[in-house]
Amino acid sequence: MAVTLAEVAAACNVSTSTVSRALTDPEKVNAETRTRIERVARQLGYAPSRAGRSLVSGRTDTVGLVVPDIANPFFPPIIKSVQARARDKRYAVLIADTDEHVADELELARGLSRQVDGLILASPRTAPAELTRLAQQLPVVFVNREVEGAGSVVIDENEGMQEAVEHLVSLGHRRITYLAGPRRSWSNQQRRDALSKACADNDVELRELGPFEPQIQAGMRAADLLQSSEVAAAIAYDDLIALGVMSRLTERGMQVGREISVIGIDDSPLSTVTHPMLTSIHVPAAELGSAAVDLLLNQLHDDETPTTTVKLETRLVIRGSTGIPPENLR
Amino acid sequence: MAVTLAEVAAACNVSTSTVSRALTDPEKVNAETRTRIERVARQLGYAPSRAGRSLVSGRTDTVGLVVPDIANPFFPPIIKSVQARARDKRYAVLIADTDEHVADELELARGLSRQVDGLILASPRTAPAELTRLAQQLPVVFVNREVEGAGSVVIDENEGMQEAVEHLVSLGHRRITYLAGPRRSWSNQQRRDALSKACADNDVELRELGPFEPQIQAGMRAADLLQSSEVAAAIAYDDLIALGVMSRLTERGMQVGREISVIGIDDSPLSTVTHPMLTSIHVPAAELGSAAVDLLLNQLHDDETPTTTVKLETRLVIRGSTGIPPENLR
DNA sequence: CTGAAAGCGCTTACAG
DNA sequence: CTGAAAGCGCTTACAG
Repeated sequence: MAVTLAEVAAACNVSTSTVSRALTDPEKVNAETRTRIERVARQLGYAPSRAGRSLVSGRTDTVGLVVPDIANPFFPPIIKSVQARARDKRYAVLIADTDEHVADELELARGLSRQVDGLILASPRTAPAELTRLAQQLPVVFVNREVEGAGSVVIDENEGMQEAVEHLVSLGHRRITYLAGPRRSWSNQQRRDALSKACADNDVELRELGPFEPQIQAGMRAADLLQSSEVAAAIAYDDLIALGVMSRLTERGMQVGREISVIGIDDSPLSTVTHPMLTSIHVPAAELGSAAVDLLLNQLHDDETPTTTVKLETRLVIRGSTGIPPENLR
Repeated sequence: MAVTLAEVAAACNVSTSTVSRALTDPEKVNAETRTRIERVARQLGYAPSRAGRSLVSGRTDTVGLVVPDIANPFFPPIIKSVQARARDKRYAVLIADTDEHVADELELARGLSRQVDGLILASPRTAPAELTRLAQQLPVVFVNREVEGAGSVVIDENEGMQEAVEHLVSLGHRRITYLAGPRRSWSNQQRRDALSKACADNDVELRELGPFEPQIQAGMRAADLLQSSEVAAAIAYDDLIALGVMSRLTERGMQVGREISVIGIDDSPLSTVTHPMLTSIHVPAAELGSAAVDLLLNQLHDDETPTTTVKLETRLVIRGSTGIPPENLR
């Protein structure tokens, strides 16, 4: 077994109380004693038992993170920044992946809730009332979704959408198809609303196809639907769908960026792998994660439930997948 | 606070011992009492405190997983399968991402070691002696690396490499360039050796460029080096490098699959996003993860340190990025 | 089959 | 500034 407080105490000829204090609240201990204890503790390789500490403190120093799909490139940067920030603050991170199964989301969150001080749910799809109830049971912060009675960190897609529509309009497009994300996705609604507004402002006709799951395969399906329509510009719910569209269209001999323009959302690293590269609305994923941790830790330490919503800006990153539409489709 | 054993006991008019037994070792309790306790526990929403249980059992029911880079699409499937298998066995998973910083690897592993029963290290780059020492301190299973004195799950790249080289030879290639991975990477050595052997067997000339980090950007750098060489076939250390190569070559106007053939390793979902799609050596990522969990849990329960090495097969998946070389480069 | 008691490793009032 | 004692929530021999 590992070295215990008692062993350190014995080696120092002091009580466990003193060792405990020396290590957690150094002020309260005589400087000499403290140095001696610190030295011995180091020599023995002492590390406090999480279980012991947790039992008395009631805290776990761990936060839980629930994501829909680690394999979706949108989430790794968020996970990374959550971990980095949590680590800075001496918290461990327990991760659960729902594999896009909405039904498991709440169950996984509840499962984690026994072992963590607070929870971060990224892009949850569970019904709002359930989320509000969850947030009443323990500190929870939502990423990519606003929930009544809980803190959240969301994206303001308006700016990016406005830029995207203006960009297409400046190229000569007058019609845009939205390739919708999952029906019950909160951010799908946000994105659709933002796009809808931007189109109205710019006098652009908006159509819609979908819903599509945020996966490359679904994008390929979208491509075929898109090709049989009369629209030369598409904005997809996310990069994966956009990439699937591009891949499939290219395979079918179309020139993306010339015959058809495609815009994604997320600006994931993948946007630069394809040829042409994908024009995409940039989402500050890393900030999403660290802001969520900050919000959660505030809540843990202040012991109140702030319903703050942090909003992060988006902007368009123009690459090769958008261009002037063919004559007949202007 | 949450409901405790004592509260359940009080509500049932029995001792905490009995409640504890009823819930963990039902055989030992009178059937009627047990049912009553179970019902009350459920009504009260009782869930055992991990800390309390952990303190007496000495176990945490948690395993740690250290990966070099969650954002590398090779790892998410492994993480997912580790989580799924661990969850089946009632273990939680604590994840740490080293961000490709070799120096942090051991530190993160040691940090986790206080809070877990065992550790899985995926594609570690730390020196062998250190890894062996770590494995002496707690149960550890290595993925993608063989370590003396510890269990590991690795890939046998021979089969896939052999197929890859034969495939290129059958198309008419006589020269292949290996785009090497990180210098100290164990699997880079394995892959190079397998390729080297396959080339010798097939009388193919082997060249090498690199090392390259497993990232798309590095692949773009590789592309430029490759283009100025006289070789029409490249096998990359992984898909990311291969994708970077393709992206950059396409951008520079070359026809991948005709003027130059590119093969990746991992067969990640990205292989199908590009055009042409990437020919790649398939690695059974999901099995890598679940086999690692199985090995680790065996070790935890048997309390011995098996040095078993599980080897998983690879095979070539042919797509559009490989083809007949130009006349002058056969 | 059940209960009282000890103990896992720690922290924290309470005395001194 | 330091120590003895109680207690966090649980499990597990030990009696009965």
